[in-house]
Amino acid sequence: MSQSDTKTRILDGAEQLFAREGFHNTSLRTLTSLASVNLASVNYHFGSKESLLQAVIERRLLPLNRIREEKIEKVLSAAKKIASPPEAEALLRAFIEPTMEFRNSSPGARDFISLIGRSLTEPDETIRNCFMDLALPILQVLFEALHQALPQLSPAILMTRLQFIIGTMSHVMCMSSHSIFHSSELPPAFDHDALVEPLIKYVVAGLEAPE
Amino acid sequence: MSQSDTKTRILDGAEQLFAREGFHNTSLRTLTSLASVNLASVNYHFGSKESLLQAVIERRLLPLNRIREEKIEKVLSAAKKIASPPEAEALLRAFIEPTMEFRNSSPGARDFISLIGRSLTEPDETIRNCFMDLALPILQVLFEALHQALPQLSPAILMTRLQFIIGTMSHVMCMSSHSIFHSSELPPAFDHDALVEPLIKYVVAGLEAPE
DNA sequence: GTCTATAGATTGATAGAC
DNA sequence: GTCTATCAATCTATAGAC
Repeated sequence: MSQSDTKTRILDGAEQLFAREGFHNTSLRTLTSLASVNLASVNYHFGSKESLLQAVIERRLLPLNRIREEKIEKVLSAAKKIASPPEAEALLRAFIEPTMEFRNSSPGARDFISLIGRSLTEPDETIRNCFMDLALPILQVLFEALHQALPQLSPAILMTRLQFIIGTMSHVMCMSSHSIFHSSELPPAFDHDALVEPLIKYVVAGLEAPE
Repeated sequence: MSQSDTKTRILDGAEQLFAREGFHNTSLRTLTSLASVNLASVNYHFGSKESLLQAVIERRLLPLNRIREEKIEKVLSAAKKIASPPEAEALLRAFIEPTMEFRNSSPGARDFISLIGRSLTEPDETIRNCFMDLALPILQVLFEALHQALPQLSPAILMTRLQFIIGTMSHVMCMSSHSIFHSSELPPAFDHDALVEPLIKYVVAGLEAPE
């Protein structure tokens, strides 16, 4: 088996297990068994379990953030061309839509989205920072862009509401399979595709509420 | 040491550690050491680590849900008296405010709120259900009440938006200490008290957005 | 690069004295 | 009810043969 095969199989398996079972609840034995690689190969290729998590997140998040940033910049430059402020909805759409599209691109991507949605609330700071370090730049870009779109909002309240938006998103991203009301008598069916437009409508309304 | 003392010390310690370190990342040895009780007493009093988690959640969540339900019923009956539908904002306030007030009632309560905020995105279904089983009844009460307040919203979209609201809340509840932008140059200070009103304003606007 | 074997530490749970 | 002592299983990580 070639090196890249082994590395990829480890990354794929880790992505799945970290998302579905949690990082601390996933043992290297379970992982290497699922990935059909040798137990020792994880430490050989990645050095440690934590560095593996870092690699899992980097592999997908860097390309995703590149797409999100491109789309945001496109909205900004289009607005500049007609000398008007950008639309908040267009900016949030540029941020949210690629996430959900990416989620549907493969089963692994689905697990990945669930994993990073969960990383935000991770109590273990080391784990949380694995994700946050890579997410901060794009969030700052989004913050600046939204400030242009809604200059009437104070930076403090804009920041607060952006946090709410991230919270809403990360929750949706985690709910791969389990709706909150899954076991209740209420209408279940937590369909992510059908969720994108309602999600955008919800966060835009919350963001644009009068201060 | 009396039995109830030991039980309480275990519950307090577990609440703190499960919230701050995570359930799987908390060992019984760390817990019993922090609580200054014997290692064996956890299994003696609670049977297992998982049953302990269940007890930790029940101790606080049952009283909190009783308060939330009372406040919701009060809004409903006041509306009934004047023969008008209840206000969505009053209902969400009845749900959210007790949570945040409770959070400030003691350091343990603060950890607890962080713990249940996190439970929703817990990948381990057993753990997630420890919380969900106790949370479902009040969520159904809230759903029914919001349906009276906003009859123009279809049950499906109301349900979806209620999930968004829970997501926003649970994210706020988790952020005891760490703001998303904590390590950035942007204004930090994630003050929960100052967050209640912006949170209510945000979720009400999102909930009442035109369909 | 991949493997076996294992070190060395830690885990949840329990048996049995007091 | 509380303690010590310990079991049996698990864990991450590594050494060394191939």
